[in-house]
Amino acid sequence: MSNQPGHRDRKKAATRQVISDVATRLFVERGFENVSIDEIARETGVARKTVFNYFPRKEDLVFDREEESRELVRQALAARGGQPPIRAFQTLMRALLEDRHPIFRINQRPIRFWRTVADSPALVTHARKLQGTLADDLAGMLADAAGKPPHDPHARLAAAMLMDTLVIAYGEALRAFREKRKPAAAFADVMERGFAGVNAALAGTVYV
Amino acid sequence: MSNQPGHRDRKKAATRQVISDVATRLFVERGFENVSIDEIARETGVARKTVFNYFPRKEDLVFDREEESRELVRQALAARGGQPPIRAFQTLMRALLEDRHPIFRINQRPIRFWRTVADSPALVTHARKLQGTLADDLAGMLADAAGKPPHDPHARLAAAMLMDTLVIAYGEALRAFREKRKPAAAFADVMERGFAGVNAALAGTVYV
DNA sequence: GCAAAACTTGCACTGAGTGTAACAATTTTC
DNA sequence: GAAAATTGTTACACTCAGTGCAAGTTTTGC
Repeated sequence: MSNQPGHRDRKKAATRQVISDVATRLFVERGFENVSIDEIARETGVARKTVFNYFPRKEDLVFDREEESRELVRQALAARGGQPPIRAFQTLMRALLEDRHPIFRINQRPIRFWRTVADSPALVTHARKLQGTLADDLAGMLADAAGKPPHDPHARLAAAMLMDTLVIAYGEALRAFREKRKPAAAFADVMERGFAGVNAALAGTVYV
Repeated sequence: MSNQPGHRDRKKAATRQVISDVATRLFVERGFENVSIDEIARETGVARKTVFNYFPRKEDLVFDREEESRELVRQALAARGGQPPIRAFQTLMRALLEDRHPIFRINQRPIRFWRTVADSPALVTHARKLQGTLADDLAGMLADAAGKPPHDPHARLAAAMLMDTLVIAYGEALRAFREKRKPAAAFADVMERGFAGVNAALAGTVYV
């Protein structure tokens, strides 16, 4: 009655998914602040505490896929050959855009999602926090790849600028989509400017 | 029994200051999360609700001087003559550093302050949120000065990169101070790299 | 001095998040 | 295939941030 993942793990994954789905639906319908955890638990048919077991904070019900992007970057930096780390990162991002990777996918789904986020101060703040920790992680990876200490200010500067670039490029692509312009072109314009800026800022260092 | 500011306003300012001082002391002593609003109110000799009247969120007890920097930038952009906005901004920042303006002052005080912040997840998040809104404001001012719409992605990119630059430069200056290196030199190094990056990213636009 | 305006306070409430211990389901072991 | 050990779920009681409201005080303008 059980295979590799085990009956228990399948149930856990299912429960987690149901809670997340119910929560997302309610948030989109009525806004993040107007839905309580109690309500999500009731609607899911599960105890309040169980919701907290899976999602320690309310915001985690909305954002629970940071790890994906982190892993993508980690792998690209590991397999970069002799290339300087920032080059490798930029190559990866251009490839993801070129290949229409889901992470940069633009359609009605992310539009609705990000509108829900934008409508909630708490979620905007949390998105910024995530951007910050991603930038910190990226800085650590860049520094590590270059054999520098983890707090190296050049790595931090590069990482922060790269994250800004991607976030703003993505936001602009969403806007382009809404305004019936070409999202990929809008994305690429901001991205290439940002990358040029980072390369100029880091000129002469080991990073570029 | 009252002069220009009025008896009432002086009392208000005084109360506000006492609350803020008590809170800061307790936070530095025992950490942000280990001090409740109840305790601050009790120690200040004021009602819990009064604390919230002055400081709507707990975090506001720690950060309540964003407006200063915003005003500084606003004035510099208003009085920039024919200079492109980003140039004006960079000139202002170089001048503030050169003149040892309090906003960039480095000594034991800000060191202790930022260590307290760094020790509290909630405060780190809030600091990031403040950086984000400051970047948004700056983007708006830059766009406005250049006669562009407020959401112009180039303005947003420039503003975000400039804010990163200053935040990282300041952090590095604090670190330099702790390690007995020259803070101003450390600050200037990061700042000039960041500025060069922004100028390269925005090359050919009206902003630079 | 008096009335209006502004500030403080107490009180009752909502909702997020935590700790704990009892209970139920699953997995492991023999 | 049943007993034992592990792991997840639940109920319960609690802390603390933050809000809304109405009553009480203080300050101010006249």
